[in-house]
Amino acid sequence: MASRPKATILDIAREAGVSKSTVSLVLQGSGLIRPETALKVRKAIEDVGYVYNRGAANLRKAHSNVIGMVINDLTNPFFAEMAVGMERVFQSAGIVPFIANTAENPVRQEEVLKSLMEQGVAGLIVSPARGTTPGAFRRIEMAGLPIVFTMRRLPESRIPVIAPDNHRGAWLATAHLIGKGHRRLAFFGGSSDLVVYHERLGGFREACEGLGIAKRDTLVVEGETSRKGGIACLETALAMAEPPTAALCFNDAVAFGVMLALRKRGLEPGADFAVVGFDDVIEAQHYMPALTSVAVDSAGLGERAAHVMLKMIQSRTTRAEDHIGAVNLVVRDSCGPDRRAGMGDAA
Amino acid sequence: MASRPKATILDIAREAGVSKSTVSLVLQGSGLIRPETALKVRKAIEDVGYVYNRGAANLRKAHSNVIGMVINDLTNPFFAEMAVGMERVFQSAGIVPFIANTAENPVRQEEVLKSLMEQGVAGLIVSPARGTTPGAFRRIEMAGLPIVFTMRRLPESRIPVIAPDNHRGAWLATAHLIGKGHRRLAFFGGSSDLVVYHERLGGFREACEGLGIAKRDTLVVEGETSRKGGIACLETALAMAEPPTAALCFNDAVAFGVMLALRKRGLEPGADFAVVGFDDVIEAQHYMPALTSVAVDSAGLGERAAHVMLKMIQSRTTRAEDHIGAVNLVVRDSCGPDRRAGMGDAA
DNA sequence: TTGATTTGTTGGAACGTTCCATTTAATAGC
DNA sequence: GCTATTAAATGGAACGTTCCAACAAATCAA
Repeated sequence: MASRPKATILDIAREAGVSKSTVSLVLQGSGLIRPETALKVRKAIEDVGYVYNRGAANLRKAHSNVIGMVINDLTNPFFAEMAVGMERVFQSAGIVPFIANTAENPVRQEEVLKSLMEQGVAGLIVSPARGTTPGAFRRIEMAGLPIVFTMRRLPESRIPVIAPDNHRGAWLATAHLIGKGHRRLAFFGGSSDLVVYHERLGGFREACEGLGIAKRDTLVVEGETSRKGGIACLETALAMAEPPTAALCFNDAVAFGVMLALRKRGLEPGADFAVVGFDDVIEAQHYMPALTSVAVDSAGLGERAAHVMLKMIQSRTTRAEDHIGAVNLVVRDSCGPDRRAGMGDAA
Repeated sequence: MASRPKATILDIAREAGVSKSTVSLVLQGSGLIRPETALKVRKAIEDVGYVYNRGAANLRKAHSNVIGMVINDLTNPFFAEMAVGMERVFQSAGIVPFIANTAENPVRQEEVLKSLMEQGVAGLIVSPARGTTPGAFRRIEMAGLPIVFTMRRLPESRIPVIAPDNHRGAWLATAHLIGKGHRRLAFFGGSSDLVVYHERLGGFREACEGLGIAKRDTLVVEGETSRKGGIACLETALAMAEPPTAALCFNDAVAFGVMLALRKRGLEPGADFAVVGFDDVIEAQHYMPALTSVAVDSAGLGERAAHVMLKMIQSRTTRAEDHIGAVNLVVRDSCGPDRRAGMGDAA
């Protein structure tokens, strides 16, 4: 029960009959040590049940092999996919990502960032929580710690961002709806304190304008970026005098909510009301009807972010280029049968 | 660009005109320091952009405020929910959970555990990867580090487990199917190298036996615990001479796959073939048809695990009681309309 | 043989904290 | 004015590692 005092490098040295320096060298896989000596040491390590103290080590060499990954909503499968993409590239670089969830809470985020920094991470990949204040990352920048944002950017920040082409994605989706003959369009979900929101809404607006939809035939309903939010948005929209017949949703979760609410009202998603999602999470293709959505290649973005981070660490810089990932509209069944059958506007 | 050398406690001491010990005391929120002095120190900390070095601190006091959470599949929303539950309780205890994903890969798991230990975590909550060898946690036990398993247990291990009542859950679900009049039943997905698998399969078997289903009218198909696995299971089953008419699936992902495959064959889940899932992830209620599933209260299990861990850390023990969480069958539409309408066997 | 080089190994200082024992300053009791 | 007590601040050793400079033993060149 009472765990005896932890073994240190000195205990191993004694056990193996060498000096602590030799043990240290073995631990680092130095080629300077005679193979038989190394073997002896490794055996001692095994026997004693030694565990390396990275904290102590970092005290001297000051660069760790862990990077922090701060995510605003672990529950959204989209982020889980992205995390998996990152892990792939980090693993092969011998660095270990620790994930922390902020649950969209800036205070929690502050704590988590602090903790990660204290732990001595080599870098930070962050998808900032909603309502993050502009100054929230000042400390980190001051410390010269490499940091990149994914998915979301902060209003006026010089921190590099890896994100999909939100504007274009929204434009494509909106054009698709208009091409289907819809004339009264809505944009559902999200809130204006997110830069992404403005990007997506911007694409929506531009498509409407460019393709001849009057501003007054256009409805924007802010809301939570969840199923619940989607349900609320639809209720609001259908309560209008001249309700829209189609909606571009801030993300897939909102779209699922909208479809759910439609069903509950006896309306058939696709036939009675067209809906497009954003992100194209795996579930999208499995829903009934399958959801037309803007695919953003989450795993790819994750990999990209990881690569950028690796570069920054290597070149010990804190700057990097933004990276805007290609998007593409995946047409499925949630916008009704294609009236212009065969024209196929999927990319 | 070139970040100047990190500030230490001594830099702050100089800046504030006090000794390093005083700074240390302030950092720990000791009441021994005169408020004005503390203020001066705190100001210096802010000015200099100091970041606390927890590694150095742990060198002396040897108990950190981080615990590691090792999860076998972050992509499964079930685990994300559980993680969220844990975070809730840890947050209020001032301890920070770092999550690491093993992607069901024992080698990866080994690395991740090693890394976490080296980092000096105070404890470990693990959902072991499939194929974990019995000895995988020996090192950790030797080190006297508190560890608890969630969801999965290892064959002969004395490590405490927090998990749902798999046997009973499977029994309930199977009884439900039999009650619906099904006489040829299948158990889909999962693999026999998992203890959970045997627990759930055991519940299935016991219900069949107890409720008069002959063993030869029973089909067991192992498979991946994913949508893909579910699809494969159904294909296999329908290729049999006398295929089953209902299936209990290892988890919801498998069930979703089965429903998908049914559709693809022109069969209607619920009407033509009954399916029950396990875990009751949020998606279950949103599918068409909504999936009947065994609810396990993932967030609750997460909270429970976190509490147990907290206790273990406080009482510096490495033992704890297992905890088997209550389950309950949530009846929805994936098993067809209830022929005995009104009897309602949902809990 | 001597000195130079190579191959393995080693002691000691340093890293940034905590904590104990101690000192200094302020206050109280008489 | 003196000691006793309390409050506030401090110096130094310790924690477990790395890394440099140094050393010992073996090999080589002459």
